[in-house]
Amino acid sequence: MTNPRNTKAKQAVLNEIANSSFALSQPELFERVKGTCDRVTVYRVLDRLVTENKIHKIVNIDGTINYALCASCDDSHSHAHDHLHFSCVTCKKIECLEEHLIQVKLPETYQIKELFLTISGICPSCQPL
Amino acid sequence: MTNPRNTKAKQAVLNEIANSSFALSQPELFERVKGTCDRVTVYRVLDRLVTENKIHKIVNIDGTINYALCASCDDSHSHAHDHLHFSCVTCKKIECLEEHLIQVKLPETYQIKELFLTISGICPSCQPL
DNA sequence: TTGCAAAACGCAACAATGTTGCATTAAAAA
DNA sequence: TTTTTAATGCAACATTGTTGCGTTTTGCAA
Ligand SMILES: [Mn+2]
Ligand SMILES: [Mn+2]
Ligand SMILES: [Zn+2]
Ligand SMILES: [Zn+2]
Repeated sequence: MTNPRNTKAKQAVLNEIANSSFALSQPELFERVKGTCDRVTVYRVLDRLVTENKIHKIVNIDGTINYALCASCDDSHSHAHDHLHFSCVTCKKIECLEEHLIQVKLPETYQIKELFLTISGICPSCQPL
Repeated sequence: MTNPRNTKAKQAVLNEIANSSFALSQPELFERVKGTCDRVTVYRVLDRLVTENKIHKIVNIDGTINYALCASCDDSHSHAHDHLHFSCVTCKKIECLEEHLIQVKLPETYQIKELFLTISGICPSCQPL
């Protein structure tokens, strides 16, 4: 990969991710950009955006992969994903809680690379009165 | 569902999970019990074992679902999964670290149900000397 | 031990999600 | 504008998971 190009498909997908308050899956994204590009292109665009540190993957508690903007890692020098995710059992939406960091201690025999913490529960919007 | 039955397929699958030091996926389990039962049966057995609190699901960082014994929740009265999982980037194995619990604080507007924490990195067995 | 109800199974068919190869198109540099 | 090649479309395939239905097997009771 030399110079990444700014294509219509890439713009459309990134735009949907940027304007969403929660993380979106490939099927959801394809539905939203339908007509703009092919199904396969969405997969390839997502891979590229992840490589370029524009977005990051979030695996939900059921195994579905969702994508969200990299908010705190626009500056390409520090790219850490030690924040927390919240997955609502009611509306099924998953969101980044960037302000909540995680700290874990393990024995020296483990070499830690990345943390994935997702909390399932009921989000503020879905709270019963 | 009234009385669960103890079938050959169920025994075989549970046996593989019990004797493994790391969590296994449906494809891995089917490979190991091949000849004993059908592919679909493995799915159904796994669902039943989860319902019966014999095993629990672990979603790996790539979205694949793995299954491990419920060690600390044999006693059916308390069934909490607030422990931590370690996923090795080298050998791809995922294991439960039952002794490491997680504590998180969130605003009152969030109602927490369950925690899913997976750490990716290099496990003790895969450490370069 | 035998008979019975239904839990569990096998198999085929289908659905969803993700991947690959290759000819064609289009972005951006020259 | 021309040229290079990154990116796309499309078809074909692979993997993972689901559903329906007729058949088998388990556990219980007679
Ligand atoms: Mn995030
Ligand atoms: Mn576990
Ligand atoms: Zn919600
Ligand atoms: Zn390892």
